[in-house]
Amino acid sequence: MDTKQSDLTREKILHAAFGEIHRNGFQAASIANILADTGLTKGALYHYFPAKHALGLAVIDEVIRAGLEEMVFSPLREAEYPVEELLNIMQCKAEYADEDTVRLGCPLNNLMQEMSPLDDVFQARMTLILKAWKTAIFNALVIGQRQHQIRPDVDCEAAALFIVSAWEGCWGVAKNMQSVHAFRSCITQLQDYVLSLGPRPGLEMKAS
Amino acid sequence: MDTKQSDLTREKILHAAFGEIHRNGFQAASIANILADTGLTKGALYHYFPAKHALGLAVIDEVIRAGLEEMVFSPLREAEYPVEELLNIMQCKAEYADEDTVRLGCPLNNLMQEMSPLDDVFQARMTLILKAWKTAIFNALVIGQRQHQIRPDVDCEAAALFIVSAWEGCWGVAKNMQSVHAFRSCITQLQDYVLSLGPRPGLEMKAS
DNA sequence: ACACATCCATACCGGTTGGTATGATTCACG
DNA sequence: CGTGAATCATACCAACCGGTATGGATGTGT
Repeated sequence: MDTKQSDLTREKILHAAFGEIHRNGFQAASIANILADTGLTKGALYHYFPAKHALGLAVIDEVIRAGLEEMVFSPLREAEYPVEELLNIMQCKAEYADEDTVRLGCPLNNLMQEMSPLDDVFQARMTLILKAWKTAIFNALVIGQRQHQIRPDVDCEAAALFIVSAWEGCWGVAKNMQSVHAFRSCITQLQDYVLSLGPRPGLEMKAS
Repeated sequence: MDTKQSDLTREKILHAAFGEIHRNGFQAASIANILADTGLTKGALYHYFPAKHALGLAVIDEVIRAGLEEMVFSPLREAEYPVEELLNIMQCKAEYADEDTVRLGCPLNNLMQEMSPLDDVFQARMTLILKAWKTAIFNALVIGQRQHQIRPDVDCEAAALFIVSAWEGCWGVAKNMQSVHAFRSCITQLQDYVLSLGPRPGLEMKAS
């Protein structure tokens, strides 16, 4: 009960910090706003986090990374036909995206663009996530090759990195244009790109 | 001589502001730093720009937009074979990119990710650039269709937007990974995507 | 040569920022 | 029951921010 209570307030701070950072970016994220959202005060926050910097890192690791792990990496790892799962994940994101989602953009992408040239620790931490992402897609593509859904001559390494890039890019332009339509259009094109890695144009994908 | 001198200091402020914003983002861009770079003082800056906000807009219009116009839009508009020109522009950017270029990322993309959800005027101004960009590529693709370099069934509207998205996405991940190699790899994949819009896989592109 | 506008430097201001020092309250444990 | 550690609130601070008011210097038109 004791540790539960303390962990709960820590989580509350973490969650509010994530929201503030998602809305305003890390540098513009106001400690005061985070505390106002939680109803707590500075004493609480600086009890759990030594500085704003550490709070940011905790958000990256325990919110962003964890969320991505659950929503993308894990499903890709455990899927029987991971290429289809990849397309499926894109489809889900495209369908469930609403005005606010698009307006705020991808939390990881936002932080990367803002912080990577300014702070090496942030940069390293986020690059780790990026590489995990790329690896997850890479594995999916390689398995896809074994299942004859991806052509053998495809450079899965480069393709995986490009898919991550394009994925973040789709978020980026949709965010600026504030258009869910643009987002879905872009995701569809990205799906088409993945399909273009398959054998002879326009055939279905079912397994061996 | 008079107007020349005043315009010169205005340009100097504009250039320094662009640099500061490119490095730190708009919100974190310090007026003091901009002035330190130019050797001027606040009196000068606030003589030419009523507020930081207006300075930011001027940077977007007179530096970013103008630069893009000269380096991308105009060449695409005037090229005889615009699809090849598009591939060529990508190639140039990939080859000339160095550590610093990649580290700081695309100025427009940086600003979009930071400011579009925070300021409607910024957002509108940048969306205009984005649409001009998309239109430039769209026209290139349509002409490419007429020249049998792009398949007739390709949705040029969607493809153009996707190319812009992926382009910015390549900048984004390369920026975070701080890797010119990753950037070039992504651009190559993007070029392959454009080529995949052409007739029957892997054939050359020369005209009719 | 006088008046006036342009151009820019200096000094200053209110507000916000992240961070800290201190103290009150509560809880775990002997 | 009491003692020390964990948990959080309050008050405060120096630094920095964008912005303004004022004034001096320079040139320009008449």
